[in-house]
Amino acid sequence: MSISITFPDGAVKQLEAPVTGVEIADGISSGLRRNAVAIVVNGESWDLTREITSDANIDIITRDTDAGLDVLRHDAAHVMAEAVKELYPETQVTIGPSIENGFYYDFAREEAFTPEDLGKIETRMKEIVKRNETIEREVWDRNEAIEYFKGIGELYKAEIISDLPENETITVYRQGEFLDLCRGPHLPSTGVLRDGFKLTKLAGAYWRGDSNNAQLQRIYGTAWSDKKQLKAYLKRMEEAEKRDHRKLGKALDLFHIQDEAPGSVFWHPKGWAIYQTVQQYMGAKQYERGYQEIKTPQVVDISLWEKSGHASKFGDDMFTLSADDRNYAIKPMNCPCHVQVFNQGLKSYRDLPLRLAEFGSCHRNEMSGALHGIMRVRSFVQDDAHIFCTEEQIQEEVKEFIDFLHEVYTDFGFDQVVYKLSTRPEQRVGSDADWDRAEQALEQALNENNLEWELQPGEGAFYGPKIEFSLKDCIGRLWQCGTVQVDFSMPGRLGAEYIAEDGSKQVPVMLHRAILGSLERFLGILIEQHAGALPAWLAPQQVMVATIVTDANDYAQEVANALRNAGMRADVDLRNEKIGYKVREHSLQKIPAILCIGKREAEEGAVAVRRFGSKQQTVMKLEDFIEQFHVEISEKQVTLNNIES
RNA sequence: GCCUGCAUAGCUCAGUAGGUAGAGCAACUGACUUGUAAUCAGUAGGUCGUUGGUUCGAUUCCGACUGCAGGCUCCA
Repeated sequence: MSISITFPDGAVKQLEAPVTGVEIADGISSGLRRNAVAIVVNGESWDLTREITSDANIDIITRDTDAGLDVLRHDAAHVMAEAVKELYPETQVTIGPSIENGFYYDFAREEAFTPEDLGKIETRMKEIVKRNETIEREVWDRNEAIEYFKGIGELYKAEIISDLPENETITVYRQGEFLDLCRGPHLPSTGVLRDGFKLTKLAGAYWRGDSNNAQLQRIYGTAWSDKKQLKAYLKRMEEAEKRDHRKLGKALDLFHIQDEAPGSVFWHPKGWAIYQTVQQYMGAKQYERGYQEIKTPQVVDISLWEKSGHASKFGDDMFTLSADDRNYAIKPMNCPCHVQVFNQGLKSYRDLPLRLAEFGSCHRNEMSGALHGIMRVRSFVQDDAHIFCTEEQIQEEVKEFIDFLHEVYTDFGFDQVVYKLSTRPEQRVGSDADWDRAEQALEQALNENNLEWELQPGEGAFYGPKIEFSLKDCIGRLWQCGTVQVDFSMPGRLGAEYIAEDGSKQVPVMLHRAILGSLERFLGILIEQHAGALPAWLAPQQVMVATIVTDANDYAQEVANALRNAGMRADVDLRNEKIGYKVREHSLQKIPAILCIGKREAEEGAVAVRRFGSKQQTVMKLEDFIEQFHVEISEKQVTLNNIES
């Protein structure tokens, strides 16, 4: 019987049924056959070897596409599981998906895998690839599958099958002696995986992501279409790790963290200079946008946290202390304090929206395992603000806020932001009608700003929905920085009210919002984004004046003074060292501009300018440099092309 | 908090199959007055994270603790 196969370009071919993806690919070119890993049949991903028996729209997936890599990575996970079962038969397999850049598989085994085991497993994986075992798809009866996996001691697999919806087709993939429950698609044989993979790390992971469950051993790997791609990836990671804010923080003498204060930062002069520049910038921007800055107490009686609901929900993560028979908590957040400020005096609807901002120092006793450099700490400062408004004002305020956030991120050189909308969780306060309106307001604000966003159902806070704005660190991990959250709960709990137009008392809506999130985290990301070479406006040392001979000392000092009088952060290096030595040192410190001063410059009132990232120097009048550099600073010019990563 | 790993000089790291440790850079001293990514010579610097145990002897082996790293969970 002949069937019509429609290709992505619309071309139609009549083929004898049944026909497989392999045969179709082969019919087009041998190259396509070599690079094919799966086939999309009527929108569904299929194995290349699965028989197509009726008319179909098809699209062949090749190994170098995202979809193709996904298949390869998923297969790599299966090959790893096969290798582990061969080497350590007592191990139970659970799940093994493909992920960004690679794959993992979670195993249950009494004995812990060692880093040396990874090498053994990888070697065995290569053998399995070499064996080129055929991978076959089999459709099983549900109960038969459960019994089979129970029978071979794979209790986790049996549990997965039991939990699958009744109508789901149970497919099992067989490669050599190894069988695994899987939806597919998979490669025709293990040989197609080739050698572009590597096992990277061992980790613990809870069964089904629940910390009450057993902890499994997860092995991570990375997989690519070929060895060359793999090497390129490993090289990229190696380069990226050089920008790690913890390394740069030490190398550039910005901050340190020590045992006695885990999760708290000791800021050094240069790091603090950046910190203050950022904070002052934010303060000025907030003022422009109608925020009023306040400051609230650090240590507050526990009763306020009980009223706000934080003590019962987050009590374990709060630092508490007692004095004079009273119990206090070091504030873990600023919101309840801001409500106290709102509550002073009688508020009118005419006062709304009221925007109260604070660079609020907060302390949270985060779990030790959660700490990470200066990105996740126990002591941090939020660029926090709370907007007290009416429900009708929510959408406009949120829209306005998103615009504000973009302006700030652009100034700092960030153009890639990940947006997530988190909606109502199971446990929540407020009526469904309230939630409907709030979620809609956030969604519309996102859409009106033409943003691509991701929905996180059930991830909202108990008091209201929120939008999260995340930035990426140097190795691609996402860190939430900005946020805007609607709160139906706290104003009421803490007695916030305003007099409405009709004279009645009303409870305002409260929007929690932050753009940087925490100054600490934001600086960490900022350092990584620029690989430590901050744009001139943010650089802790903007200009270094370096002398070539001691005869030029007086003039060099004059130059430095002139720069400082022009509001620039300038230092002078009069040390008795060769200019090459000084240039090297200050270049390693990534100072944006080095001004070299020798006899010639001193005589001519000039400076020899060497910009970071350039090997050339330009001699110009001091006034000209000051004018030019001033423009660069005031315009917050970002020169990402200067990064040597 | 959980799993795995790590902790040696200011920094980056080597080392000891158990006999109290070494390099480069930095620091200090001296010489060199220098033209754009390391001038030369010398000096000094460590209870080998803390704490128990095994041992004649522990930085090395074992345990506990603390911290860090990568994950997991959490993130008001």
